[in-house]
Amino acid sequence: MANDTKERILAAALEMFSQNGYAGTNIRELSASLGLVKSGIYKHYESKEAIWNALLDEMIAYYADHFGSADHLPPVPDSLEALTRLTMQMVNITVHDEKIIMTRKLLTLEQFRDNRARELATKHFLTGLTEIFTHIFAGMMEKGLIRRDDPAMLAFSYTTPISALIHLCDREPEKTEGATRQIEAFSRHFIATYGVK
Amino acid sequence: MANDTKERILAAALEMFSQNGYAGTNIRELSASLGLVKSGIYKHYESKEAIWNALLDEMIAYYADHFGSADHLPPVPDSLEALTRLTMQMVNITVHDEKIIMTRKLLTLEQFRDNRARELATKHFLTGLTEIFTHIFAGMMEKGLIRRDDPAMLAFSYTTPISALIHLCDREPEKTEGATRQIEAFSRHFIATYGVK
DNA sequence: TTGACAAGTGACCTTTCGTTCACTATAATA
DNA sequence: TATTATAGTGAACGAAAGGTCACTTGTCAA
Repeated sequence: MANDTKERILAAALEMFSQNGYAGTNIRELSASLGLVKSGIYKHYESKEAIWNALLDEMIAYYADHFGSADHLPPVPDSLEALTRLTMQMVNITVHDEKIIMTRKLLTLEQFRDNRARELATKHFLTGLTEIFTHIFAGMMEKGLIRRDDPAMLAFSYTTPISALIHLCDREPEKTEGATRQIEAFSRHFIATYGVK
Repeated sequence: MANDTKERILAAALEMFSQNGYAGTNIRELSASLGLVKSGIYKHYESKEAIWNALLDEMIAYYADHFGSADHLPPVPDSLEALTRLTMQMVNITVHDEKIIMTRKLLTLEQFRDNRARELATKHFLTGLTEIFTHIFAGMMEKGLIRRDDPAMLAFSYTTPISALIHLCDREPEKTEGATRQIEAFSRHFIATYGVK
């Protein structure tokens, strides 16, 4: 029996949980947004908490698939300009893709309540990006594009300001364009500081 | 009639709202934590939302009082080492003071729901610190302690990584000590980059 | 064609929520 | 001392929450 309701429920749950939080979301509205009555939900998930857990399972699996292994590391840029290009490409995806935005918001809202959300939040907001750019900066140092320094420290110094502006976009979406420009300016300033001329 | 119940309610509300969010907090528990029965609350505030608004009023006023004007800017450090000292002093307060921690958590949880929380979150997490350190770096450039550069950009580059680690402390308090050390290491690395030897 | 089953409905249940209200105890005021 | 306002109690209320269940419908396999 061809049916995608189970996944549509998760999509709707992501939307509502990321907007109103877990406690602020009720099953009636969630069902209604899918065009069904609330008891219908329980044919697919046994409880509100089960929906939450399934959603987190999916998010954790997605993260592991896309950022979890060294296979998915982006290629090391071969010029300073290419570093900014790569950065802006990643940033533009992350601040405009609705699903990614909702994922961040959800992790923001539930990080203090749920341990798995807490862990994933730290990866999403801090360690994940830092690891990727540690690899990138190490590679660029090898190539002589960036001054020899601690690549992890540079990655941390590079990604956390960008992360701060991404959070600003989540909070005040009307500032997205300005924040994006500021990220680019920051990237160029960073390169001016650490890049080898 | 000497009574501080009204303020004790706000203190308890800060505690519960910052832990469970507005929607996840109920008046029964809130009252119980103060040793009174839930109807007693309504002698002091007319509704749950009124408590929320009063709490936000207080937070906004507190912020304006303590960080709102140029009067409260810290003195410009007169050595590179003093910059790290000042930084660590500010950080140690902010990651150990329970009330400040709860304020950040509350803003984190309610930034998408309430417009005033949204604005205050941006100040707390981004623009506030950046402004303070723009002033500091401008002053240190004047004194020849830091290489001439855009002070606002340096302030942004300096404060947002620190902010990211403060958020980590809020999320995973057991990492507070490690994060503090990392902030100090970052501060010294920053100085090694931008400081004038 | 029929039987089985998955998907969806609508009425209903229990619990919990925020809120109200009549009442009591207390302590300052006239 | 009598009065009055304040702080707090406990029972009750309606609304909304999460969840159950008997039932209908539509689809596929035998």
